[in-house]
Amino acid sequence: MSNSENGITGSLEDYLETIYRILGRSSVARVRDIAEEMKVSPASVTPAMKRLAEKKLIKYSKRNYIEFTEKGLFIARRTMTRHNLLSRFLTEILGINKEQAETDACSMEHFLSENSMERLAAFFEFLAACPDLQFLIDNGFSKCLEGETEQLSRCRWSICPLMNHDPDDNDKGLELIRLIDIDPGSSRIIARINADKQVRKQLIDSGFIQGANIILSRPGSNDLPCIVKLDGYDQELPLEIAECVLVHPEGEGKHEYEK
Amino acid sequence: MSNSENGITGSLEDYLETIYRILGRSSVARVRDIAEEMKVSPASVTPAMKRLAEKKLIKYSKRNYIEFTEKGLFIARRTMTRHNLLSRFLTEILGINKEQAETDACSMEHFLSENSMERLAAFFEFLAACPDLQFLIDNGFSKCLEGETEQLSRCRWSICPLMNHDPDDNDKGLELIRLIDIDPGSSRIIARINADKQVRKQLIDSGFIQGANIILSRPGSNDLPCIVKLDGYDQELPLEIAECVLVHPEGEGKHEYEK
DNA sequence: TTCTTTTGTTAGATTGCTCTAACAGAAATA
DNA sequence: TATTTCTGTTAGAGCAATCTAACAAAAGAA
Repeated sequence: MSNSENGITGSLEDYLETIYRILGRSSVARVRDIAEEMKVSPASVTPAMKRLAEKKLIKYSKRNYIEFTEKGLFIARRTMTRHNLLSRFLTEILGINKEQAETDACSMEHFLSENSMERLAAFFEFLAACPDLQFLIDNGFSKCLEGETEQLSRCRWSICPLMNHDPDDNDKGLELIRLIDIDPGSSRIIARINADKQVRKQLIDSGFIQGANIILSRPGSNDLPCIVKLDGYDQELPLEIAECVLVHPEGEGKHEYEK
Repeated sequence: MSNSENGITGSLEDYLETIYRILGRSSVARVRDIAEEMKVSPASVTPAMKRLAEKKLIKYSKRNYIEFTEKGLFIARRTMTRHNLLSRFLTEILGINKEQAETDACSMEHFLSENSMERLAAFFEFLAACPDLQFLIDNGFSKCLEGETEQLSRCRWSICPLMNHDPDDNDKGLELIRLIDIDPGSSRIIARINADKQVRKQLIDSGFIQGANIILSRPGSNDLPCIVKLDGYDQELPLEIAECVLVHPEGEGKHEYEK
C-alpha cells in the first residue's frame, strides 16, 4: 500500500519518523530503541532497516548505528510535519484530547497529500493572523463542544456583538519579526513563511509551520548557513531562506504546541 | 493493519463502502461492478467478499448477489460519512480541488476516530450556524490562498470592519425547521442534529451531517418509521429520532456538497 | 579470561491483500 | 441445440509486514 508521493509505504515512513524522533533526543538510533518506540519486536526492525537502506533512505550495515541519507532525512521531517499539522488540527481546532489526536494523526499522516499539507499549514498561519477566527473557535466552537450550545439554538449566531476587542487595536506594536533578526539563543514562535511557492514548500516540508518553536542557534552569514533548533531538532538553513521565516514578537503567539 | 474501531481492515472497509455506493445507484452489487469501481481485478474481490461474509458484514454465497447485514450496513454508512466529512473539510475549508480531496479522504477515512469524526461534524454545524466564521473562511482564508496575501502583511487582521452584514440581521426569518415538518418530497439541507450524545452519534454515523441533502420520502408515524433519502441513499428512521434532525429553511444552507 | 547480559540477526511461519492464468457456470446468440 | 460471451471462482504466486524462537555478536562483570 504505497503512499502516493514517495513510493514508500506507511510503515517505512513510520520507521523514518521514529528514527528522526530518537535522533532528536539521543545521539544514536539503535534497533532496540526503534522497536521500543514503535512497539514492535526487534526482529521486525532489522528487515525494515534493510528495506530502507535498499531504497537509499538510510545508511545501514549490520549491527551498526543508523544514519539518514539526505532523502531519508527529508521524508522523515516531512512526515513529522504532517503529523504535527494533523495533530494540531485535531487538538487546537476540533478540541480532541492529545492522545486520541496523536493516534489519529499517526495513521492519517501517511495519506495527507502535499497540497493538503501546504493548505493546512496556511490555515494555521491565517488563524494566527486573524484574531477573530481564533476568537470564534476558542469562544464559539469550543464552548459549543463543552455543551454550552445555547449559542446554536438560534439559526444563526454572530460573534460581532461579542467581540471584546477594538478593531483598531489590531495593529498596535504587533509587527512580525524576521527570524534572522532575533537574538541568538532566544526562543520564538513561528508566525508565517513569507516566500515564493517553492521556498515556502521547502520550509513547510522541513517543519517550519506556524506555532512551531524556533531558536536561532547560530545566525549565519552569506557563506555560512544559519543553525536553528526547530521543535528541539537542529537544522541548517541558508541565510536567504531563513530570511523568509517570520516569528511572533516576544511573548506573542501563545498557540504553541508541545512537540 | 486493523483499524482501531471495528477490528476490520481499511481494505475491507473500502469494499463495504464501494458496495454501498453501488447499491445507491443500482439495485444489485456484482463482483464485476465492485472490481471496476475499486480498480482491482475481479479475482481480488471474491476472497474479499469471503472475508466480509466470515465477519458477518455481508450475506454472500457463490455466484450470488451481495447483501449487507445490519452491522455491515452500519460500517459502510459510517465509513462513507467519514469520507464525506474529510473530503468536505479539504474542499470547503482548505480549498483543495475535488479529486485531490477525494484521494486524500479515501485513505484517511479509515483512521479518523469516532471522536474526531463527531467533532468534525460539529465543526460543520458550527460553521453553518456562524456566518462570521463562514465569512472569514470564504473571504479571508480563501483570498489568502488565491495569492491576495496583502491581508496577511500586517501581523493581525480583523474582519470586523469588513463585515458586510448587520449583526441584528442574523435572526430574521432564519429559524431552523424540523425534518419531520417539511413537505414530503421536497429537498433540504441538514443544518444540525439536536439530540443527546448517543442519538447524535447514531445519526452522525449514519451520515446525517450538516450540509447533507435530505428528502423526506415518507413522513412516518408512531409505529411506522420515516423513510428519507440522504444524499441519494434510502434510509429508515424512527419518528422520535427523525425529530432531532433540523434542516435549513428552503433555499438556505447553500454549502451543500456533491455526493 | 570466562561468564552473563544486552543487543541484533536469522529462519520460518502467518496474515492480508493483490495479481495472472486457467477454469466453470450462466446467459445470450446463432 | 450448440456456440459464444460474459461473469465469477480457484489455484498459485508474490509482497509487505509482523511475530516467535533460536542463535550470534558485543559489552560488561566477575
